[in-house]
Amino acid sequence: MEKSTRYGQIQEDLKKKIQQGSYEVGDLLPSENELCAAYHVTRTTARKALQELQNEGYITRQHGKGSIVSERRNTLGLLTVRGFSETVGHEVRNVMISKPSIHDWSRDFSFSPSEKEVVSKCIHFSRLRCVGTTPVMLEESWLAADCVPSFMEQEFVDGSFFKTLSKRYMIEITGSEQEIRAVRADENVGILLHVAAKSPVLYIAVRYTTSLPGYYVYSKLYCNTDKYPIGNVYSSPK
Amino acid sequence: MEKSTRYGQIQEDLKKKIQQGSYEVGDLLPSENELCAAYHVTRTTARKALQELQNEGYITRQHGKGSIVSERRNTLGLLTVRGFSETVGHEVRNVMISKPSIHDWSRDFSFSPSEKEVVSKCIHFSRLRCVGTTPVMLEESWLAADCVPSFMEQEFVDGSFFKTLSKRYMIEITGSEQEIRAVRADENVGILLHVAAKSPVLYIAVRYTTSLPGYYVYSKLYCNTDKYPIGNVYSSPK
DNA sequence: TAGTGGTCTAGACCACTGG
DNA sequence: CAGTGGTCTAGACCACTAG
Repeated sequence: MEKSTRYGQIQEDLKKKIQQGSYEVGDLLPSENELCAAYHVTRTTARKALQELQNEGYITRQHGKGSIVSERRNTLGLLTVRGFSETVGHEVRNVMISKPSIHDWSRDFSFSPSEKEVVSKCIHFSRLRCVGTTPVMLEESWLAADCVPSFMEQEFVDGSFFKTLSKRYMIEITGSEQEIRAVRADENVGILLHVAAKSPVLYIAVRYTTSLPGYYVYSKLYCNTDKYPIGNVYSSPK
Repeated sequence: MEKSTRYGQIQEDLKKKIQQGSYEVGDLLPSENELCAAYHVTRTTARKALQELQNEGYITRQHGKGSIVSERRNTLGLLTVRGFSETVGHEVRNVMISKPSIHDWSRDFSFSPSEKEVVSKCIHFSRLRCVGTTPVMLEESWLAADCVPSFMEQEFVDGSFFKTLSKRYMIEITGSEQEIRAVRADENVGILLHVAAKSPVLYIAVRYTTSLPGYYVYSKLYCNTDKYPIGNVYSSPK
């Protein structure tokens, strides 16, 4: 199963070492320059290998630090969900279901808030995303209150939450992790999404990473996939 | 919303033109060299812009041809499902439920077979993927029979379908498109996945593109996400 | 401050596509 | 065949991280 490209060989080498346990979760892989020396390639090639490993979810990379071996969650396969706003070709409307309000972190969630976050209260809000007049997605979001002062006193910038984080608080979304399940709609979700209670809906738990270390945004998405499935067009060089 | 990088600006420029209809579905975007000249950048930079557009699903790229504007399906968001075999940290077993056999293309499917394919019969088989003793995924696959002679007379190479395509027929999987839904398990699926009939399961329709133009592999996946959700760890530079 | 990853230049050779 | 995207070299400057 030798890859025919140099970067492919480096990629497979590193992957094997991760799988065999030569690198533990949290460890740093060799830096780009070290890989250049070890494999006698230029940075472009070493870099490409690391980027592919990142795309496959084996590592995350951090500017100024290095390539960090990722935790492998209890999940099947790998996939990527991008922002709802990246969807094109649809008329999307957002309806605020419950305005931002302060709560405690009472969480039955796939991801645990970090130590930094639990000392703060959290802000919660939920929105309904509609294509035309059809509700397609209910999104609940949580974030720690301490990094976003007077969040609740102001409207969102252009109605966009992410744009608000960026423009008003200089917080950028840098990535995400998610878990997807098929679940039964509870009564509330069913009413909002216009489906019968207990019918199947797609559930996505997301943790967005931000430009602030240790600061995350959490979301739960419930999707009615009858009319609009979650989908993509993607092709990856193998 | 100006991007601070050159490739980001080019990327946004092209995206806007696609969204505004300056390029129709199927059109070719400017080639890498043309972008180099137009924006006074090197190929590395022009290339990066096109690669990001590809990752976002706006275009597909074809060696020797160019960057082709993608059809925007009736889907929400964008996501990527990678091969089941890329999952790590699990003991995966595959059980052949129905061995490869010849059929007509009778299709109630998200993707239509291409003209090349309908003139041929198709091969169908289905497999159950288990983690330990827990069935987690039922996979049905279809492919045109004419490109894989004596497919049914031989066992899979290492038990792997993709490896068989690669080693025996020199056909490589180059990418995929998919649609995800939450549906009710029918009786058969329920029995195989050890869930009650009509309980929610994740349904994924996949079309794999191959190194043979116009030749695809189609799959339907049914996943029991109770114990093992579909998930990932991903971070994209924004 | 030294080392890291992020971006970018200016070339090169190759395999693939289409006319 | 000319043009395309895929890979790769050998440099450069920058912003970020951590000691």
